Amino acid sequence: MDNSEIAKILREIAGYLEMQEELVFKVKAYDKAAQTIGSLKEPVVDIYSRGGVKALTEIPGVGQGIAERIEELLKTGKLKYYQQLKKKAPVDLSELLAVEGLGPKNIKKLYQKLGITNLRELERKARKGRIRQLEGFGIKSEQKILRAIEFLEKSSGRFLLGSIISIIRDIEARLKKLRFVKKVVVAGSFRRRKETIGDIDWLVTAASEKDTERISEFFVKLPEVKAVIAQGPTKSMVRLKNGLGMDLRVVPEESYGAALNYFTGSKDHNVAMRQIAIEKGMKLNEYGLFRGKRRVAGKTEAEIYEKLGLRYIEPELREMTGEIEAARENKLPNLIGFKDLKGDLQVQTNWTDGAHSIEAMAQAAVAAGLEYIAITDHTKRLAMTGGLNEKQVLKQGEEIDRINSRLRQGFGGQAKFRILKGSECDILKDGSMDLEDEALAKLDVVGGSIHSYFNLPKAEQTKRLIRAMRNPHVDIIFHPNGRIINQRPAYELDWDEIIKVAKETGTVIEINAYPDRLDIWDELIRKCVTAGVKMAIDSDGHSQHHFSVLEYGIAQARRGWASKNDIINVWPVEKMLKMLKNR
DNA sequence: GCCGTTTTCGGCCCGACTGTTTTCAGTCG
Repeated sequence: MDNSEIAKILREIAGYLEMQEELVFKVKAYDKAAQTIGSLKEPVVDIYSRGGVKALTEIPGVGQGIAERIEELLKTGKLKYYQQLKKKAPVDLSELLAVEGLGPKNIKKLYQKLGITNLRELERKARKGRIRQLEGFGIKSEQKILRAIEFLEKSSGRFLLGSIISIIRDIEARLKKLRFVKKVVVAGSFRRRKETIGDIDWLVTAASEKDTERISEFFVKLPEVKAVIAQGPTKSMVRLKNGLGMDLRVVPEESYGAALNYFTGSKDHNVAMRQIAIEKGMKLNEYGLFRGKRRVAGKTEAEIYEKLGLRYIEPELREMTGEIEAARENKLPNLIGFKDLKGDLQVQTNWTDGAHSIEAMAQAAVAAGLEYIAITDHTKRLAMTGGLNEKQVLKQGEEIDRINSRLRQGFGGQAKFRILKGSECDILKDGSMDLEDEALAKLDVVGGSIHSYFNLPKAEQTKRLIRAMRNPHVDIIFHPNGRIINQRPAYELDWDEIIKVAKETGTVIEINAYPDRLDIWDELIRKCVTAGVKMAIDSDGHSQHHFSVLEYGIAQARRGWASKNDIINVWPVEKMLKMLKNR
């Protein structure tokens, strides 16, 4: 049982308890424990086997009670308490809670009055107009439910890159250890680093021909596998317990590059490649590039591109958005690399809704190889997070000064790492800022964020954001579109207008690296690159572990054709600050 | 149910929006 399964059950318990009008704080306790475990790096199984229940209680938000629940889960794979709760209201909570705007209370009502237990029934009853008849519901809420379901269905079946990357790397490590396996790689949309992944395409080469079946055998017997859909000597397909589908192909060494190219896609990119091959009197397939019967390339991707007269195209660019022409004309961008970031300009701490102190976040950032971070806690309008007012922001600044001077002493007077004073300041409905200008003026980095009124008409929303951009104290617009992948669509904005103003005001646009945000996304990044609008890649980290998400932001930047020159936090801190000042 | 301490129990982030109401429950962040 992995962390995400445990987290899911705890979250459902919280939901069931809330349906039963249990004490709010009990519900919150389960919810919090679910959240912590969901973002925990170390497997709970390992923690438990290391120190039993006592070790579990050291996880923040996990006390004696929940630790024992987890123990039961780990030992028996089941949890009586959970089953009893579920019996009282046998609804598919995870599924129904995923419907935006639907919470435990209404789910309970829908179950009791209409017998709705899952998404399908919810949709059917909504279409029949049954929900609007219920007390507390109306036509609008019925339509809202239908819209939410429609959105869910459109985005279902795909996994967030960030939610599966650890399991994939783990499996990769196990495959690589096998002595009868030579090369292991994940192709497909995973390699192109799409935001969401439909399934995983494994490509391996065998140490010798007689080993291919042993590889498939190992693959279908991975402990994560729930069902084997197909199994053969060169191709196998499985579905994992978490619903993720995985294909495995064992390919000959001499075809490795061709197969990698073929299975990495995108499909349109492949079609264009094959077209070029034909024009040059050759043929390209997953086994190689052929002239007649003679294989002229296939062992590596690089030689295939070369033989086709193209520069090598990075996987992130293979979306058929001009990369072939650029490769032919030697005009491909020099993409930002995965180790190029020097700073992180959006970091939350326990002054608001972050998990750790300023100093702890700084330490984690140092460990992640960064040279600076900006502390950007929420502001007062976001009351739920304990958002800071002007006075508190300034007080936090004094604290940052103290820590910085301690850090300098620690490094023998040399400031190797620096904490910047910042804010994630709410943009109010009219585009004014949640904090007074005098307070904002005292900060190094001000990010503006929209957290309310998502449904304004496009023109009004655009005007609102632009007003914030025109505030001379606002340096960056954080997660500009407000979307949550698979959950909530972006609000409506006129991006041509925004980019125009960003260019004029020098406002930086954020690429929020959080796996379910990735906001802005590839297409908009590309527009910013073209227009010369600068961007920042931020973790939006709420805990010490979150600096690892920067990787997804960098991948997104690469998908948007961004080079180092487009991203301000690849620069050393002084240069970056100077750029913000002089913009 | 967790946490921190005052070691036995009280406090635990809260303000705004939506859609339904006619004064508010549910949801969100």
